[in-house]
Amino acid sequence: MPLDRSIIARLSLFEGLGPAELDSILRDARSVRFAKEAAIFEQEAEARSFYVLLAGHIRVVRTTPDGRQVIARYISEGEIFGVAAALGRLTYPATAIAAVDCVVLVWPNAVWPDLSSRFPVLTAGTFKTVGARLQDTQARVMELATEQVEQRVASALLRLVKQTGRKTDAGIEIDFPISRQDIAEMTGTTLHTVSRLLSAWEERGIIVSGRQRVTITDAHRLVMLAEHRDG
Amino acid sequence: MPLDRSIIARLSLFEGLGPAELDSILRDARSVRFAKEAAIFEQEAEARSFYVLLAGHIRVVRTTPDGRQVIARYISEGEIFGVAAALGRLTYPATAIAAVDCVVLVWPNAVWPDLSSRFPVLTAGTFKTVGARLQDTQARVMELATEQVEQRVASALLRLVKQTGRKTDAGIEIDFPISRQDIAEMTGTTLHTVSRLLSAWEERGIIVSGRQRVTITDAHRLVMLAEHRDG
DNA sequence: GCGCCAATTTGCGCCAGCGCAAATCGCCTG
DNA sequence: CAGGCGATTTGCGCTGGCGCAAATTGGCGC
Repeated sequence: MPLDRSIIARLSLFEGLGPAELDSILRDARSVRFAKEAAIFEQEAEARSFYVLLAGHIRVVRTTPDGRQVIARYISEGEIFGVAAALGRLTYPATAIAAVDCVVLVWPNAVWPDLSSRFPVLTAGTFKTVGARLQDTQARVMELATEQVEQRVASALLRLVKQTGRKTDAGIEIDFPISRQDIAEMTGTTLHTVSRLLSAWEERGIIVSGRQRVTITDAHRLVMLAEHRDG
Repeated sequence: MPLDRSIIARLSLFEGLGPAELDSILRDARSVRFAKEAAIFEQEAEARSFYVLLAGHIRVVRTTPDGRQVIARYISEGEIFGVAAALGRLTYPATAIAAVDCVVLVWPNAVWPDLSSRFPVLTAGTFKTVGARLQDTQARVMELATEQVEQRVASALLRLVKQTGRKTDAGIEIDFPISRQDIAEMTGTTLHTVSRLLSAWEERGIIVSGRQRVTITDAHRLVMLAEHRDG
């Protein structure tokens, strides 16, 4: 049963492609479901496929030789990921884990050169995605190098709500389960420090939070915290 | 006076291209010389060109809104850089400064789509470079997030000697002037701490250093320092 | 060869944030 | 609805490394 082109037609990565072209691209793909906390691919494993996330949220984690983990980024719907091979790598540099139940499209790497040359839009879009990632990553280096923990955590939350925020009556909620530990691994600190910060912010009415859940109620003040050292 | 193809024939970026193709690529380029400490392009400036470094070393620096600087990377001979436009950006994300007198090739951005489609090797090579950079940058995030200052400085020195090391009778020397401040801006610390570390290492015979100059005399012990917390 | 200036070194005090440990809390399961 | 477990909170003490400031050094221009 072939995949319906409607599932990718709306994605910016495939913008400007006609129905026949979309079908042609989909012919090489298959759709796969991953349960929450399942690994889509693992760090160091041979890169055999690249992916597009259709539904869900994915956590990309790198582990150091001594077992410490750092969250490289979260992937949202519509994004292409796992493009290691296109970047000239033989293995995945990180592990991708479904933060919630997910649906992804999978292409075997072998079709990349062909797809890439037949659809320059796709190449350009992938360049753009990778470029944006390089940007983000460098911005994080800047943050880690120059900012205090409080600023970094505030920025991380703001980035998350911007990327995946869902309006609720209390404010904007991060749309998937995220623990203090996760936030610590995004910002280079410990879950203890994150917990203390979130508690203090909750006290001041900037956020409300619970188990694996954070809602920003006063984004403006959080921005102040992220930028300055007041709030 | 047209540029001679021999100046780029040896670069891996242009590997596999024939004489006519090299000439064709060079037709759009011009060669420019930059004096030490001159800026090749500036952060936030409109991205009009992309570059290949023919001779010298370039320091890529990002400045925060409040004026703090972080060295994103050093560019070595043969590398393509300033590819902001190919990545879908309108401005340069950082400032590029000649660490020593440099010679670069410059292409106007306008020719990229054409070159890229005519020479897939070039596209792939650029992908590869950008991918490697993304790798490096993420490795730095890991370091900043999980390692102590001593490890980070040791790793930075090792990366520099690997990239640009020049053998001397005392050991391997970093091939361009680099200050304590520069090292601090690469590792997210202060020149004071870097100075203290280098002094201690010199005491222990691991390096010798002077004004804007560092030579590794015992790389093995530096690797130990970078990995562990002994040495 | 002298003087100037930037780069480097080093001492000292302080504090943000980590490590450790213990207590709670919420959810999910049986 | 009790039990169990992982997530979270919070107290406490310690320290790596920063900020400040002053002294010293090495090289370069004149």
